[in-house]
Amino acid sequence: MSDSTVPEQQPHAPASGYQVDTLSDQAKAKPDGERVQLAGRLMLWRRFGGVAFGHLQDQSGRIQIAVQRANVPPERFKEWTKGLRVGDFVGVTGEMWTTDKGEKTVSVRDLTLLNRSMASMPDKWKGMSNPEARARKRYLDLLVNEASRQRFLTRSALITRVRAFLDGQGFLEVETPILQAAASGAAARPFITHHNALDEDLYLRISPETYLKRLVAGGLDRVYEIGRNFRNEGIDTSHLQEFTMLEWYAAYWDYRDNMRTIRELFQAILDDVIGTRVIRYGEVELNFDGEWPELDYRDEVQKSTGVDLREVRDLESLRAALKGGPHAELDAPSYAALVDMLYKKTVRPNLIQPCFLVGHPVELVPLARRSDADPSRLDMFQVVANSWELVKAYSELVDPVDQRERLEEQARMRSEGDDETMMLEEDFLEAMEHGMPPMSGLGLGIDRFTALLTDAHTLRDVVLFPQLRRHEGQDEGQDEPETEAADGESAEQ
RNA sequence: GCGCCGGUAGCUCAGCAGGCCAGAGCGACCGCCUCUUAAGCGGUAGGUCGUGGGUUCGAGCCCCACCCGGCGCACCA
Repeated sequence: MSDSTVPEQQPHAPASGYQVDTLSDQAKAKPDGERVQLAGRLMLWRRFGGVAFGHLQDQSGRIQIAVQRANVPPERFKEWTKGLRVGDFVGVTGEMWTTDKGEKTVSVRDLTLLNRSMASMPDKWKGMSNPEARARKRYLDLLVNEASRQRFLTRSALITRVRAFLDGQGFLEVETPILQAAASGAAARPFITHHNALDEDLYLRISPETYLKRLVAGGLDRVYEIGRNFRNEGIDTSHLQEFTMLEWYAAYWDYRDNMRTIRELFQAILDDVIGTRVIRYGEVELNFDGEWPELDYRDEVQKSTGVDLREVRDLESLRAALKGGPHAELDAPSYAALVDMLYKKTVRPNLIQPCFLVGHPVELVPLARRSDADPSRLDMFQVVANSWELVKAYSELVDPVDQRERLEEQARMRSEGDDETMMLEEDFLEAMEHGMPPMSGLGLGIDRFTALLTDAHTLRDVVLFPQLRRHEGQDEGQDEPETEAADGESAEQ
């Protein structure tokens, strides 16, 4: 490090004065000769005898910089050209200049090394492609893989747009507990943890649903939450154990209001964030424009299996109906689970273009309202595209008597071996007994939606730090939780 | 959980008929070059070939176990 050509690091160099987030957008628009001051990361460095070219990168993109012998103090030239390496953070002051090759470039007059990079960057041409490395070292992936960087910028823009849309419709953003006494609001296996101070086992939420409904019961007529849910299930390209869900509830709305609203929201995001309503996803084009087709759940199951769920209403009959048919191998511990399996095996794989799926059997969702016209079905819909369930929504059940019966049925199914049932929450039922307005709620999987819009084929690519198995010797969990809980770590907020 | 594929230098990869097989490109380091766009040229360093066993005169290569990952299946949004 005693090499005299290495510029001294200047840790106290003023951080202000440099424009950040403006490299590609603004600097390149300035006329030649105009003074600019920029900070960023050196991502490429080509030295010649009397000139050096490099790329300076910040959040907004890249711009070329050049250090020319004729334009800098003679005693600095060697230091500024030989002393830098790819990965260094530099601040530069210079003038806009257009090279012979026509590229807008900052001709450097002054340069400050803001911090050094000690480890080398990934291959400048091939980048970093190993999926494990990209996830574990996301900071490198973001620096060298433009597609990845764009995906996360899109994700943020999408969420910002969601908030603007809902805020504009009188919704209130709220936060509800992640640690819950009963895992409810969806059918999934929960993560279990332990609360030391209360000495109680708690569940990480699988859904915020019943808490958001309590808020509507409390007079907050339109609420939404964007947050993490946790489901202790398998990993694959469309499932993560920790995933982000948008969920909203609106008093005096029914599921039809939500069908209209979600389509408007999707189209607003496509217009404002993506710029087109017809997106390419792998080999297919997904068309979100105009009205979306409406498919009836029981019609679709009948078409693909021959079983009419309007007639076949209990587990034994359904098993009997399947016997001898092409789907005889399918079985599940409850009627609802078996119906769901039929749909997922035989119907959903064919739902590629965006559509509304409506008319689900009443047994499927214990928190949804029965249809007045046909009590065997729910006032419910899903939005499916690319065979992914993006949205689930329904008119909410607000009748405490019906609700209690349906949750007790869930408990019975659980005792008979269906471990993906909803737990009974006495507190929630009590809230309903005090009275809830008619309402409709909706859930949207943000990760999946982002993946579709950014042509990502696994959810891991739209989550900054997806969960991976710990490497040997890496960040071992702390022992002695009692000590930690006991001392003053609990921040007084 | 099961099946298939993979793990070799910081990154991207080659080497697999077991014996000149420890290699390339980029990056890093040293030198030359005033218009590069994966710049060019010359030189240097860098790897217990995922881990542990086994077979063999000899293992990156074959066998076994394990670890980590990818894809598919199963379960779930």
